[in-house]
Amino acid sequence: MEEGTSKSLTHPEGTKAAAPADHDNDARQWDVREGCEVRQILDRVADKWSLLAIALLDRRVLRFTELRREIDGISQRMLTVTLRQLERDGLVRRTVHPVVPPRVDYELTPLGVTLHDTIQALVTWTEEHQTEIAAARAAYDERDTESGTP
Amino acid sequence: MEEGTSKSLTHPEGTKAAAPADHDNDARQWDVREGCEVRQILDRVADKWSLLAIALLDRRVLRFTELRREIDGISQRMLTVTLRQLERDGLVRRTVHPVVPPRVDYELTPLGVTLHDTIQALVTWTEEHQTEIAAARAAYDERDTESGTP
DNA sequence: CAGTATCCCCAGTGATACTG
DNA sequence: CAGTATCACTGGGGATACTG
Repeated sequence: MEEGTSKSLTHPEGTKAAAPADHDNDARQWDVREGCEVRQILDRVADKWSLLAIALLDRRVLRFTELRREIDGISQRMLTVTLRQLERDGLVRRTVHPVVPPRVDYELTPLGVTLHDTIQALVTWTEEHQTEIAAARAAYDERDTESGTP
Repeated sequence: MEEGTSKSLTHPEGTKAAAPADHDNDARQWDVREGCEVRQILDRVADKWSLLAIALLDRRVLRFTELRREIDGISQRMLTVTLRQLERDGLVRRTVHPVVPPRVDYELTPLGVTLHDTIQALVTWTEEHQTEIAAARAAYDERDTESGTP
Protein backbone atom coordinates (compact mmCIF):
# COMPACT_ATOMS: atom_id res chain seq x y z
CA MET A 1 0.00 0.00 0.00
CA GLU A 2 3.04 2.29 -0.08
CA GLU A 3 3.49 4.52 -3.08
CA GLY A 4 5.13 7.49 -1.47
CA THR A 5 8.43 5.99 -2.50
CA SER A 6 7.73 7.13 -6.04
CA LYS A 7 8.10 3.51 -7.15
CA SER A 8 9.22 2.88 -10.68
CA LEU A 9 8.06 5.68 -12.89
CA THR A 10 8.68 5.78 -16.58
CA HIS A 11 12.21 6.90 -16.05
CA PRO A 12 14.13 9.04 -13.60
CA GLU A 13 13.59 12.64 -14.62
CA GLY A 14 15.39 13.74 -11.54
CA THR A 15 16.42 17.26 -10.79
CA LYS A 16 15.31 19.15 -13.83
CA ALA A 17 11.71 18.61 -12.80
CA ALA A 18 11.30 22.33 -12.24
CA ALA A 19 13.41 23.52 -15.13
CA PRO A 20 11.54 23.28 -18.44
CA ALA A 21 13.27 23.99 -21.72
CA ASP A 22 12.06 27.57 -21.65
CA HIS A 23 10.15 29.82 -19.33
CA ASP A 24 9.86 33.09 -21.19
CA ASN A 25 6.19 32.48 -21.86
CA ASP A 26 3.30 33.00 -19.48
CA ALA A 27 1.55 29.82 -20.51
CA ARG A 28 2.60 26.17 -20.30
CA GLN A 29 4.39 26.91 -17.06
CA TRP A 30 2.11 24.32 -15.53
CA ASP A 31 4.91 21.95 -14.90
CA VAL A 32 2.63 18.94 -15.19
CA ARG A 33 5.36 16.33 -15.30
CA GLU A 34 4.87 12.94 -13.78
CA GLY A 35 6.61 13.61 -10.51
CA CYS A 36 4.73 16.85 -9.99
CA GLU A 37 2.00 17.38 -7.45
CA VAL A 38 -0.32 18.55 -10.16
CA ARG A 39 0.03 15.28 -11.97
CA GLN A 40 -0.81 13.34 -8.86
CA ILE A 41 -4.12 15.14 -8.54
CA LEU A 42 -4.82 15.04 -12.21
CA ASP A 43 -4.29 11.32 -12.15
CA ARG A 44 -6.83 11.07 -9.39
CA VAL A 45 -9.32 13.10 -11.35
CA ALA A 46 -8.49 11.10 -14.40
CA ASP A 47 -9.22 7.88 -12.65
CA LYS A 48 -12.42 6.35 -13.83
CA TRP A 49 -13.64 5.18 -10.46
CA SER A 50 -12.49 8.19 -8.47
CA LEU A 51 -14.51 10.46 -10.65
CA LEU A 52 -17.62 8.36 -10.29
CA ALA A 53 -17.17 8.15 -6.55
CA ILE A 54 -16.79 11.90 -6.22
CA ALA A 55 -19.82 12.43 -8.37
CA LEU A 56 -21.91 10.02 -6.36
CA LEU A 57 -20.76 11.38 -3.02
CA ASP A 58 -21.61 14.94 -3.87
CA ARG A 59 -23.81 16.24 -1.06
CA ARG A 60 -24.46 12.75 0.21
CA VAL A 61 -23.30 10.30 2.80
CA LEU A 62 -23.11 6.78 1.52
CA ARG A 63 -22.09 3.44 2.91
CA PHE A 64 -19.68 1.08 1.27
CA THR A 65 -22.35 -1.17 -0.10
CA GLU A 66 -24.48 1.72 -1.27
CA LEU A 67 -21.59 3.08 -3.28
CA ARG A 68 -20.90 -0.37 -4.58
CA ARG A 69 -24.47 -0.72 -5.69
CA GLU A 70 -24.60 2.67 -7.38
CA ILE A 71 -21.32 2.34 -9.20
CA ASP A 72 -22.12 -1.28 -9.66
CA GLY A 73 -19.63 -1.94 -12.41
CA ILE A 74 -16.92 -1.67 -9.78
CA SER A 75 -15.34 -4.56 -7.89
CA GLN A 76 -14.97 -4.62 -4.13
CA ARG A 77 -11.27 -4.31 -4.50
CA MET A 78 -11.34 -1.24 -6.71
CA LEU A 79 -13.95 0.48 -4.60
CA THR A 80 -11.76 -0.03 -1.57
CA VAL A 81 -8.64 1.13 -3.34
CA THR A 82 -10.36 4.15 -4.81
CA LEU A 83 -11.92 5.15 -1.52
CA ARG A 84 -8.60 4.77 0.26
CA GLN A 85 -6.86 7.03 -2.24
CA LEU A 86 -9.53 9.66 -1.95
CA GLU A 87 -9.38 9.42 1.80
CA ARG A 88 -5.62 9.75 1.78
CA ASP A 89 -5.85 12.84 -0.35
CA GLY A 90 -8.30 14.35 2.09
CA LEU A 91 -11.07 14.42 -0.47
CA VAL A 92 -13.31 11.89 1.21
CA ARG A 93 -14.02 11.30 4.86
CA ARG A 94 -14.42 7.78 6.14
CA THR A 95 -16.40 7.29 9.31
CA VAL A 96 -16.49 3.96 11.05
CA HIS A 97 -19.44 3.36 13.36
CA PRO A 98 -18.57 0.85 16.07
CA VAL A 99 -21.76 -1.10 15.72
CA VAL A 100 -22.64 -4.54 14.62
CA PRO A 101 -23.00 -5.21 11.85
CA PRO A 102 -20.24 -2.77 10.87
CA ARG A 103 -21.25 0.51 9.32
CA VAL A 104 -18.89 2.83 7.47
CA ASP A 105 -19.96 6.11 5.98
CA TYR A 106 -18.27 7.98 3.21
CA GLU A 107 -18.73 11.63 2.36
CA LEU A 108 -16.87 14.40 0.62
CA THR A 109 -14.75 16.69 2.73
CA PRO A 110 -14.97 20.43 2.10
CA LEU A 111 -11.86 20.02 0.00
CA GLY A 112 -13.52 17.24 -1.91
CA VAL A 113 -16.48 19.46 -2.57
CA THR A 114 -14.31 22.17 -4.08
CA LEU A 115 -12.69 19.59 -6.33
CA HIS A 116 -16.08 18.35 -7.38
CA ASP A 117 -16.97 21.89 -8.19
CA THR A 118 -13.89 22.38 -10.32
CA ILE A 119 -14.34 19.13 -12.14
CA GLN A 120 -17.86 20.22 -12.86
CA ALA A 121 -16.41 22.99 -15.01
CA LEU A 122 -14.53 20.44 -17.05
CA VAL A 123 -17.57 18.26 -17.41
CA THR A 124 -19.55 21.28 -18.51
CA TRP A 125 -16.92 22.09 -21.11
CA THR A 126 -17.19 18.57 -22.40
CA GLU A 127 -20.93 18.70 -22.62
CA GLU A 128 -20.80 22.00 -24.44
CA HIS A 129 -18.25 20.80 -26.96
CA GLN A 130 -19.03 17.14 -27.38
CA THR A 131 -20.81 17.89 -30.61
CA GLU A 132 -17.73 19.54 -32.05
CA ILE A 133 -15.57 16.68 -30.93
CA ALA A 134 -17.93 14.11 -32.33
CA ALA A 135 -17.88 16.01 -35.61
CA ALA A 136 -14.10 16.19 -35.60
CA ARG A 137 -13.87 12.49 -34.99
CA ALA A 138 -16.38 11.73 -37.70
CA ALA A 139 -14.45 13.91 -40.13
CA TYR A 140 -11.19 12.26 -39.18
CA ASP A 141 -12.57 8.76 -39.54
CA GLU A 142 -14.23 9.78 -42.77
CA ARG A 143 -10.93 10.87 -44.24
CA ASP A 144 -9.44 7.65 -43.02
CA THR A 145 -12.16 5.60 -44.66
CA GLU A 146 -12.19 7.27 -48.05
CA SER A 147 -8.44 6.96 -48.45
CA GLY A 148 -8.65 3.35 -47.46
CA THR A 149 -11.39 2.41 -49.91
CA PRO A 150 -11.08 4.38 -53.17
CA MET B 1 -8.00 2.55 -33.75
CA GLU B 2 -11.72 1.95 -33.41
CA GLU B 3 -13.38 2.49 -30.08
CA GLY B 4 -16.81 3.49 -31.19
CA THR B 5 -17.74 -0.15 -30.99
CA SER B 6 -17.46 0.08 -27.22
CA LYS B 7 -15.15 -2.95 -27.26
CA SER B 8 -15.02 -5.05 -24.12
CA LEU B 9 -15.94 -2.83 -21.25
CA THR B 10 -16.01 -3.92 -17.67
CA HIS B 11 -19.39 -5.49 -18.14
CA PRO B 12 -22.59 -4.68 -19.94
CA GLU B 13 -24.27 -1.94 -17.93
CA GLY B 14 -27.04 -1.86 -20.43
CA THR B 15 -30.16 0.18 -20.29
CA LYS B 16 -30.13 1.62 -16.83
CA ALA B 17 -27.19 3.82 -17.80
CA ALA B 18 -29.32 6.94 -17.43
CA ALA B 19 -31.31 5.82 -14.42
CA PRO B 20 -29.34 6.08 -11.16
CA ALA B 21 -30.85 4.94 -7.91
CA ASP B 22 -32.25 8.40 -7.35
CA HIS B 23 -32.44 11.63 -9.23
CA ASP B 24 -34.04 14.04 -6.80
CA ASN B 25 -30.76 15.86 -6.40
CA ASP B 26 -29.36 18.54 -8.69
CA ALA B 27 -25.83 17.22 -8.50
CA ARG B 28 -24.23 13.96 -9.64
CA GLN B 29 -26.28 14.06 -12.80
CA TRP B 30 -23.01 14.11 -14.66
CA ASP B 31 -23.50 10.70 -16.09
CA VAL B 32 -19.77 10.09 -16.34
CA ARG B 33 -19.96 6.38 -17.03
CA GLU B 34 -17.44 4.67 -19.20
CA GLY B 35 -19.43 4.65 -22.38
CA CYS B 36 -20.36 8.30 -22.06
CA GLU B 37 -18.97 11.07 -24.21
CA VAL B 38 -17.85 12.90 -21.14
CA ARG B 39 -15.69 9.99 -20.13
CA GLN B 40 -14.03 9.91 -23.52
CA ILE B 41 -12.94 13.49 -23.16
CA LEU B 42 -12.04 13.14 -19.54
CA ASP B 43 -9.85 10.21 -20.44
CA ARG B 44 -8.09 12.38 -22.96
CA VAL B 45 -7.54 15.08 -20.41
CA ALA B 46 -6.54 12.47 -17.92
CA ASP B 47 -3.92 11.13 -20.22
CA LYS B 48 -0.47 12.03 -19.05
CA TRP B 49 0.96 12.76 -22.46
CA SER B 50 -2.08 14.50 -23.89
CA LEU B 51 -2.02 16.96 -21.09
CA LEU B 52 1.64 17.73 -21.57
CA ALA B 53 1.18 18.11 -25.29
CA ILE B 54 -1.71 20.53 -24.84
CA ALA B 55 0.27 22.48 -22.31
CA LEU B 56 3.30 22.70 -24.56
CA LEU B 57 1.29 23.60 -27.64
CA ASP B 58 -0.49 26.48 -25.97
CA ARG B 59 0.02 29.52 -28.17
CA ARG B 60 2.79 27.82 -30.10
CA VAL B 61 3.44 25.91 -33.24
CA LEU B 62 5.84 23.06 -32.77
CA ARG B 63 7.30 20.36 -34.91
CA PHE B 64 7.31 16.69 -34.05
CA THR B 65 10.89 16.68 -32.92
CA GLU B 66 10.50 19.87 -30.95
CA LEU B 67 7.63 18.38 -29.04
CA ARG B 68 9.61 15.25 -28.53
CA ARG B 69 12.50 17.21 -27.16
CA GLU B 70 10.36 19.28 -24.80
CA ILE B 71 8.34 16.39 -23.44
CA ASP B 72 11.46 14.34 -23.58
CA GLY B 73 10.29 11.54 -21.35
CA ILE B 74 7.98 10.46 -24.15
CA SER B 75 8.71 7.78 -26.72
CA GLN B 76 8.24 8.28 -30.45
CA ARG B 77 5.41 5.88 -30.42
CA MET B 78 3.47 7.59 -27.66
CA LEU B 79 4.01 11.03 -29.09
CA THR B 80 2.59 9.86 -32.37
CA VAL B 81 -0.35 8.12 -30.75
CA THR B 82 -1.09 11.07 -28.51
CA LEU B 83 -0.90 13.56 -31.32
CA ARG B 84 -3.16 11.42 -33.48
CA GLN B 85 -5.78 11.23 -30.77
CA LEU B 86 -5.70 14.94 -30.21
CA GLU B 87 -5.92 15.53 -33.92
CA ARG B 88 -8.84 13.17 -34.22
CA ASP B 89 -10.66 14.99 -31.46
CA GLY B 90 -10.14 18.27 -33.25
CA LEU B 91 -7.97 19.65 -30.47
CA VAL B 92 -4.75 19.81 -32.42
CA ARG B 93 -4.08 20.70 -36.01
CA ARG B 94 -1.47 18.82 -37.95
CA THR B 95 0.08 20.53 -40.93
CA VAL B 96 2.34 18.66 -43.30
CA HIS B 97 4.71 20.77 -45.36
CA PRO B 98 5.63 19.02 -48.62
CA VAL B 99 9.29 19.78 -48.35
CA VAL B 100 12.38 17.76 -47.90
CA PRO B 101 13.31 16.95 -45.30
CA PRO B 102 9.70 16.53 -44.13
CA ARG B 103 8.27 19.13 -41.84
CA VAL B 104 5.09 18.74 -39.81
CA ASP B 105 3.71 21.43 -37.58
CA TYR B 106 1.39 20.96 -34.66
CA GLU B 107 -0.74 23.60 -33.03
CA LEU B 108 -3.86 23.86 -30.93
CA THR B 109 -7.13 24.46 -32.72
CA PRO B 110 -9.50 27.08 -31.28
CA LEU B 111 -11.30 24.18 -29.63
CA GLY B 112 -8.04 22.95 -28.21
CA VAL B 113 -7.39 26.39 -26.79
CA THR B 114 -10.69 26.42 -24.95
CA LEU B 115 -9.90 23.02 -23.49
CA HIS B 116 -6.52 24.25 -22.41
CA ASP B 117 -8.24 27.14 -20.76
CA THR B 118 -10.61 24.87 -18.88
CA ILE B 119 -7.90 22.51 -17.82
CA GLN B 120 -6.03 25.50 -16.55
CA ALA B 121 -8.77 25.95 -13.97
CA LEU B 122 -8.20 22.44 -12.73
CA VAL B 123 -4.47 22.93 -12.60
CA THR B 124 -5.00 26.14 -10.69
CA TRP B 125 -7.20 24.32 -8.22
CA THR B 126 -4.48 21.78 -7.74
CA GLU B 127 -1.85 24.40 -7.17
CA GLU B 128 -4.03 26.18 -4.68
CA HIS B 129 -4.81 23.05 -2.74
CA GLN B 130 -1.71 20.97 -3.10
CA THR B 131 -0.61 21.99 0.36
CA GLU B 132 -3.81 20.70 1.88
CA ILE B 133 -3.52 17.50 -0.05
CA ALA B 134 0.08 17.01 0.92
CA ALA B 135 -0.92 17.59 4.52
CA ALA B 136 -3.77 15.13 4.25
CA ARG B 137 -1.46 12.52 2.79
CA ALA B 138 1.14 13.13 5.45
CA ALA B 139 -1.49 12.80 8.16
CA TYR B 140 -2.82 9.63 6.60
CA ASP B 141 0.60 8.08 6.26
CA GLU B 142 1.44 9.22 9.76
CA ARG B 143 -1.53 7.40 11.19
CA ASP B 144 -0.54 4.42 9.14
CA THR B 145 3.00 4.49 10.48
CA GLU B 146 2.26 4.95 14.15
CA SER B 147 -0.23 2.12 14.18
CA GLY B 148 2.23 -0.05 12.32
CA THR B 149 5.17 0.54 14.68
CA PRO B 150 3.98 0.98 18.28
C1' DC C 1 12.72 14.51 -40.15
C1' DA C 2 8.65 12.13 -39.13
C1' DG C 3 6.83 8.57 -38.70
C1' DT C 4 5.30 2.99 -38.82
C1' DA C 5 5.92 -1.80 -37.35
C1' DT C 6 7.20 -5.33 -33.64
C1' DC C 7 8.13 -7.33 -29.62
C1' DC C 8 7.72 -7.49 -24.81
C1' DC C 9 6.96 -6.39 -20.05
C1' DC C 10 4.58 -5.29 -15.93
C1' DA C 11 1.27 -2.37 -13.37
C1' DG C 12 -3.54 -2.05 -12.89
C1' DT C 13 -7.68 -4.49 -12.62
C1' DG C 14 -11.15 -8.15 -12.14
C1' DA C 15 -12.44 -12.62 -9.94
C1' DT C 16 -12.47 -15.37 -6.08
C1' DA C 17 -11.99 -16.75 -1.38
C1' DC C 18 -11.42 -15.70 3.48
C1' DT C 19 -12.22 -12.72 8.03
C1' DG C 20 -13.52 -9.46 11.97
C1' DC D 1 -21.43 -5.40 6.37
C1' DA D 2 -16.96 -4.02 5.12
C1' DG D 3 -13.26 -5.14 4.08
C1' DT D 4 -8.25 -7.93 3.12
C1' DA D 5 -5.49 -11.43 0.60
C1' DT D 6 -4.20 -13.99 -3.71
C1' DC D 7 -3.98 -15.11 -8.26
C1' DA D 8 -4.26 -14.54 -13.11
C1' DC D 9 -4.82 -11.87 -17.13
C1' DT D 10 -4.86 -7.93 -20.22
C1' DG D 11 -3.44 -4.10 -22.77
C1' DG D 12 -1.01 0.33 -22.31
C1' DG D 13 3.29 1.87 -23.02
C1' DG D 14 8.64 1.49 -23.63
C1' DA D 15 12.58 -0.12 -26.54
C1' DT D 16 14.16 -1.09 -30.89
C1' DA D 17 14.48 -1.37 -35.82
C1' DC D 18 12.98 -0.05 -40.39
C1' DT D 19 11.06 3.46 -44.17
C1' DG D 20 9.38 7.46 -47.23
